[in-house]
Amino acid sequence: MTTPYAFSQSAFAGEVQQRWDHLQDGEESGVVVRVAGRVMLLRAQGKLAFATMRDSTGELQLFALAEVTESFAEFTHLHLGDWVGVTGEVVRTKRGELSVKVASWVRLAEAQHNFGDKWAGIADFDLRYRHREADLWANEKSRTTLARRSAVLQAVRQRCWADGFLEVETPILNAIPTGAAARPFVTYHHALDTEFYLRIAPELWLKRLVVGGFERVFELGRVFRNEGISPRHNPEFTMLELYRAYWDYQDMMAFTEELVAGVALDVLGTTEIQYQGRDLSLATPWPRHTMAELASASLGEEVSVHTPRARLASLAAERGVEVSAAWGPGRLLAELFEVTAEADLWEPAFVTEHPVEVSPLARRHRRDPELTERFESYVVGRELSNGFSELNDPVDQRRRFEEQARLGAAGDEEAMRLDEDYLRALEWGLPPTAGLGVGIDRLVMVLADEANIREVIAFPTLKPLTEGRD
RNA sequence: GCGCCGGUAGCUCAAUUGGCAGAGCAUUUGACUCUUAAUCAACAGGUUCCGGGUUCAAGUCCCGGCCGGCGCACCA
Repeated sequence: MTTPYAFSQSAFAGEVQQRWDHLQDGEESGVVVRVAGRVMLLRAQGKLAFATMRDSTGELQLFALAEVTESFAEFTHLHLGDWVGVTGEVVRTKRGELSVKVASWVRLAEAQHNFGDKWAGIADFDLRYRHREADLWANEKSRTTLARRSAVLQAVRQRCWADGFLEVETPILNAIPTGAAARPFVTYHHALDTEFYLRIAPELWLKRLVVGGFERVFELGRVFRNEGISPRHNPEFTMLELYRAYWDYQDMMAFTEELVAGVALDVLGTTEIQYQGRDLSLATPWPRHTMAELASASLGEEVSVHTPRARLASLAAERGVEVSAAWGPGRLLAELFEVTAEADLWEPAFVTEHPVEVSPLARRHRRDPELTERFESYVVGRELSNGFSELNDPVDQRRRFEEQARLGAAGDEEAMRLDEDYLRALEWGLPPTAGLGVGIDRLVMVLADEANIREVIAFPTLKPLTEGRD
């Protein structure tokens, strides 16, 4: 059976509901509309039939009568999930439901599968993630969450554009995976006979654009990290990276909290929300604490990057950290922070002044060369963003890369890779610049009240099925 | 990668100590002129995730595998 190639729709369900809200029970509007959508429910009753149709704006009842509706018998045999286009007058039934009284209709597409259960929806995670289309059809929460993701992306872009940032795109296929510490995915280009890596961060490319004179740039894009999957990690995820010449990390912290709180206002109309049943305020300003302060407070003992390495190592070991001989005091301090204080940062907060040892791209702190001018924001116990005054000294940058190379040689698979082209770019002159990275998926999780990152990704990474299930 | 839990009809879920594999919805058929989770009646629907094993008998117990959820590890 051939179905139509198009349907000229004159109104959406939501519009009809609003515009004819005033109709009294049993009243007819005299206005004919053409609406289209998916049949969600069907109640056939002899010579009458009622269907609930849904389009992207809402639901609307279709009211069919044997003496009025063309092909009435076929109408009563529509399947749940079928797409229909309907022409008819807007009326309100005697029992008070605003409806389109079906004069003519056409099936636009047939649903050959259905999930049947009208109130339980689809619960099986495997089915929901592998066939998100069925999940979206069946589950309203999935629709609102993914729509909210779109709203967040729009709000982030608009705020960046409004501040004069240029949206740019940088390579995903990279000869050298760098800009972060992570295992990359490897792929291969035939014509060039070269292995490429999917990017783990766009950071170095973006700073090269700043070197070129784009003083404000951002990229909103996918990055790929070949790491474990968890409720908070998907192998590909979306990151906002943003660079602003002439700013330092303090300026960027202020920008970050305003961005996140502003997006919450744009999307939800408030900064006062609930996450997983707990109150959460995103209102600015967010408190700032140095990493050493937080670790010291949790440990009940003053520690810093200047504490003797042996002391830091024993404190870490006491707390279950498997200390590597290659770690210096900076890495140990960062590990101590992670195992003690990190999970308690429910309300938004900035952690600042990370050790140089764990921050190979950040500029040294103006008051302590063992620290950097870096910050991370934490919300609901999770890292949400990361930023710093960018290291713009090519000599120091080379030293930092070389230190990373030593770690790599010692077996650290995630040590950052040296990029000669980037060092050369720094030699052209990077102005004082602050950078920011925001995990967009995690931001959406907070604003959509979702506990699992897969819920905020339309098609999360799953292991393919080899046989058996569809 | 490790541990715990789960996988039964298209969907959501039952199935006592091992004892004939079931319900609701969906599908199909019939009744019904104001339903809205419509109602009523009937028919049909199964590789109980896959492969072994124990047993007179396995959805249930044991071993291996697949997929998923959660926790841990990993994730600067």
